[in-house]
Order: sequence, then structure tokens, then C-alpha cells
Amino acid sequence: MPDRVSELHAELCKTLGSAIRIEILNALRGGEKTVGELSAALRVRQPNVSQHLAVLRQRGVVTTRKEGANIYYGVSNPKITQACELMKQVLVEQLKEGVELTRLTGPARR
Amino acid sequence: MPDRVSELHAELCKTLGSAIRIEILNALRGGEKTVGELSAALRVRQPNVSQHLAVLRQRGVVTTRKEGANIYYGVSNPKITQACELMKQVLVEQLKEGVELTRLTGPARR
DNA sequence: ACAGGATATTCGCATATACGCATCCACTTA
DNA sequence: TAAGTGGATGCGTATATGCGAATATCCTGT
Repeated sequence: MPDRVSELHAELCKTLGSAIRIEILNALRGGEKTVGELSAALRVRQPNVSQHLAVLRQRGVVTTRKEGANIYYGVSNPKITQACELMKQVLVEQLKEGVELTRLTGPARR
Repeated sequence: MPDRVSELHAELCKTLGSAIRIEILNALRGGEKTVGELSAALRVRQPNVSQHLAVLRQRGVVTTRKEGANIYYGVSNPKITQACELMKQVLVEQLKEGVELTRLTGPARR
């Protein structure tokens, strides 16, 4: 039975488990951006971007700053970007060694 | 529209988005373990553990090694553990500064 | 106060995920 | 080869997630 901390930990990780949210975080590496800018940059409809931003907000992954009619979003903790980067490195290394083989051959054969 | 790499990246991150899988990875920090050992350590039913291990396998997060009647599981890439650790640090920092406030007050007030 | 741009929220639906239970498969030992 | 153990898989169901469409809210300028 998983404990409370593991559940929070998993919730936080789950936040990165969406291609659009990953791209939002990538886009925010260059600094704060408004919802409209993100929507345009990722070519994703605004309500959809807002939904993903809401998820990121709930987990405390991004911060908001209001300026006039716009709302600027930014990454709340650089460690999130670091973790994200590490995962990407893992992915790259996997692709290099063709993990496909493992994926397709399934579980340990006996 | 998210590109292919972001989708793979997200898929990989999604793998960490389960409390049980987080605990499996934590348990594997101490070295390889069999399904039975994991099941006992986490107090989770064996089929359920197997299901989660299957997910971790498909994403190439864990490796398997057969020894006799047992199958030993291990983390495939230490960077995964590192990323996991970074996320936990983020979580701890969040708790320290009581992110609850932000979570409850919702989006940017105007 | 009104119009319009920027962002958030609600709803409905389609799809994905987690779990328990039962069962099946592989390996070992007798 | 039969029995037992370790592990994987299939099925049914409950719950969660993602998306589009429509709508609501807030802000600025007039």
C-alpha cells in the first residue's frame, strides 16, 4: 500500500506525463510567456492550453504573474526543468541503443 | 500539436506517475529485487505488481534478469533514479513553503 | 457603460488506467 | 511426470484524463 508521500510524488510526476505539458515546460525555458504566446507557439487551442496550465498550477509546477490583461506563466522551480532534462536524456539514450527490441520482445523469456 | 519526441518524452514521464511504481523504483535503489520481494515489501498483490512492472518494462525503465525460478528487476538507467530524486526534492520544497495556499486559492486573481 | 481581446471554466464524450480476481505459463524439485 | 512456486496475462469494472465546443470572467480602451 503506497504511502501519502509517494502519492504526492506520483502526482507531481504525472504532471509531466503529457506531451503538451512537456512542450509548455520546454517553451518556458526561455522565460515567462503568456497563454496566448504558448497557444500560438505550440499551435494548440487556447482553452486546451489553459486546461493544461491549470494542471501545472495545481501541482505548483508553474507560477503566474498578471500584467495588464495578460498572465505570464513561468516554471516555479528550476529543478523541475532539470528533472525533465534528465528524462529526455534517458529517452535519447534509449533511442540510441534501440530499445525497440526490448519493447517488442516483451518480458523476460524463460 | 505536439511532436513525436515530446510524446515519447511524456510517455516516459507518465511511467513515474503512479505511487506504486514510484515505490517500486525506490525499492530498487537498493539493488535488484524479485517480483515476490517487491510484492512483500510494498504490500501490494503480486498480479498488481506484475502489471506495474510490465509498464516499467515497456518504457525501458527497468531491466529483467532471470535466475532460476526468479526474475530480478533493476533500474535500467541511473538517470531515472536521479530524475525521480529531483522530483522528490521539488515536492519537499513545496511542502516546506506550504503550496497548499496556492493550490486552494486557484489561478491568478485579478 | 460597452466592445473586444485575453484567459478560465463547464460539459459531454471518447479513451486510457488501475485494480481484483481468476487463470495460465515457466521453472524446479521430487 | 506430477506438484508446487514464482510470475504473467485476460477480463470486467470503476475511475481518471484529454479534447472540442460553448460559455463565462476579467481587463483595457473608448
